[in-house]
Amino acid sequence: MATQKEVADRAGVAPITVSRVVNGLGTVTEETRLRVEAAIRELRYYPNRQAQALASGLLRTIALVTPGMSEVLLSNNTYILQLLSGVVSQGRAHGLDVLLTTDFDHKREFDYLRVWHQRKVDGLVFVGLSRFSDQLLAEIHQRQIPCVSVSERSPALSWVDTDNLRAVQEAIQRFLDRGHRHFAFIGETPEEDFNPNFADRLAGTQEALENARRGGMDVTLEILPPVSGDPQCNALIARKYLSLNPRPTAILSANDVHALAFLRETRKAGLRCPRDFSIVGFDADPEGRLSRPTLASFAQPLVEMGKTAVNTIFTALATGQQTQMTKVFPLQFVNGGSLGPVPTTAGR
Amino acid sequence: MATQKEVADRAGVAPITVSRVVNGLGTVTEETRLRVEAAIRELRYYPNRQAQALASGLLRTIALVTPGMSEVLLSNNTYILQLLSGVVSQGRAHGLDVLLTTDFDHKREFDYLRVWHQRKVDGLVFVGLSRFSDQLLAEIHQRQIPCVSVSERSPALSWVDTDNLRAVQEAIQRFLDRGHRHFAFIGETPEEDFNPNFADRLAGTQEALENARRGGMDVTLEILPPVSGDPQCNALIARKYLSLNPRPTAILSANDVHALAFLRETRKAGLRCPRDFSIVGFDADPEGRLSRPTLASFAQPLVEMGKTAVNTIFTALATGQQTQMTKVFPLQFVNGGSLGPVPTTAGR
DNA sequence: CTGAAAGCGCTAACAC
DNA sequence: GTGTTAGCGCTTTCAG
Repeated sequence: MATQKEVADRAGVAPITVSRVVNGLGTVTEETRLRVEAAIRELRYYPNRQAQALASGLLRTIALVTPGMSEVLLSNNTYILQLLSGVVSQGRAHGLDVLLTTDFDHKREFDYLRVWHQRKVDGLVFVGLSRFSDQLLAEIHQRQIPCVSVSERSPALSWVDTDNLRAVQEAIQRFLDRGHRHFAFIGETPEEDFNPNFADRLAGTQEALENARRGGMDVTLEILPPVSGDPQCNALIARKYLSLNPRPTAILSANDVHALAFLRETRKAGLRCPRDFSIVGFDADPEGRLSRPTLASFAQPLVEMGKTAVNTIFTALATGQQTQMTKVFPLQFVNGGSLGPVPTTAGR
Repeated sequence: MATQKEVADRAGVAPITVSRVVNGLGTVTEETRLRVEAAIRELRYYPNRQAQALASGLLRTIALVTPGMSEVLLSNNTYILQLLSGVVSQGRAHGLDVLLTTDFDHKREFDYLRVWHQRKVDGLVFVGLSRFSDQLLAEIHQRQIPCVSVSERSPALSWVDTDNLRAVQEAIQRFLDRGHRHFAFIGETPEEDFNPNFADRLAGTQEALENARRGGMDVTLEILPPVSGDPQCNALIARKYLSLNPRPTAILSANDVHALAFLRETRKAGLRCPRDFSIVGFDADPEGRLSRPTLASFAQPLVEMGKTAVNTIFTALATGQQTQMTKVFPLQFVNGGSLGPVPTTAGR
């Protein structure tokens, strides 16, 4: 491992001159620069980032921190992968490497700031962190820790989020335009399992329908629990749906996985989509493009969100200024065969 | 940010004593240890890993290095996610953090060892690196860089891989038992796009059928290109398959994605599985569990492989000894409705 | 434009 | 059992 000093000796200069060449700072004669660069090449010298970091305070690494992601969840989660993709790619663009931190130990409280405290990273991107404790916020603020939250709008932090409310409004409008009046929402309620995206989508649904009601429409809304991995429960969902009166013909699912599961289970019960009901999901899961019918959904610009988060951290690092950045990304409607007109025999 | 010295002052000891308590090395009186631990808690002291690393040589970070993963690929790749899951979880178990390095810049050669050279990590897990250049191997060997290759069996490195050959043999046997004699393999040939897994699976198929032939069986094998994202090409695949004589009834797909695409395309052409043909894939993609028919496949123990890779690196780090570790993991057959008896009207 | 000295926070080796 | 000294490889500050 060649060191700065070895390069300096070979080039016949002082270590600090090598540092200047490497970092492009200060002033160096064209001639000495070339000599140093030659020595760097010959010795295959890489600056030692640890030493650099210790002296300068900047490590050029950021962390993607996602708590509560068990092994299983992580295994089948294109959400985190897409986000990661954006974070890693934009990180490289700025010369930042990405450390991935997840919480596999649910026994004790997850230490969201650990890698920062240990000086392993310069900044943090939080994902899937549903609520920031006051203590956490206080520490972030006090120590001026550069970080961005994804999906959770904390008034005290920089964040990126999607416009779930507007997307839900759009979905409801499309349903209403097609004659649907009886709605169902599939997803855990915030009380059961708090997920900021789900919560926004449910709240938006309730609000949009309330508006429709005020506009004189006779609409209804039922909340259905999501289909789980348990086959026994699944059969119950279809039965529960069939028992509703009036039976919802417009179904909004908190995500595509739930929607696809619902399609499967109701098909077993003899129902057909969109003949008997219409359904729209969220996340534009690639699976939904392959299902029959294809699943109408909303795509999240996760890669872009990851990039924006990294840019914010990079700027904070480069300028030393911490300014709050907040950005709401629109969700993009993806049409599919699962969205059709209200059945003429509605409520049969 | 509390430093070791501050903790030492508060506890009324020398910095090195704090170091001893933190690392559990050397000998410290119960009493002083308690005093130091109290000071650590009060000051919320975290050891600075950079400084630790600079002094001791160990950073407690490893990298998962995957070249040639474009943004798009990374976005929909449960393979890398499962592996990552195992690597991160086992890393945490050993107190190691994981840095994710991928190559987004195809213009210049990817520097697989960069993060090691920069002293950002202690060891490396290579994934999807199809061939190790002699230069790379020489450098790894010369500098004693702790690393493990996933899926690529390099004679000079530690590696973990799956037993593709045996899995293919098993699949062929299952086909033969059900009366199938005419085979097709779906996948890029090694010349088109080298992928060690695909290459092994194709080679194994050819070998197993050669054996069957020597045993007096009249078997045939065709190689079909995989269905791509392009709808036009896709239609061609079905036509190409239909034109084969004898038409293969036993299809082995290099992976499940290709298999599911083939199912879709042939269905459009009026073919039904397993009425008209049987198919077995690889990877046990969750999608295959939801398709109709469900897709018979082979599951890879990716999480386990990731953990084994980490264990190997950890051992090398802990002992300072580099011994070659090689481990072949069995693939687990996952049955599905897509594997049935040979059609009675075979070759109609 | 270049260099010398000091120090980032920690641990190795050796004393006491 | 505990402390002292030196140094990991780099950058900062200040001289020249």
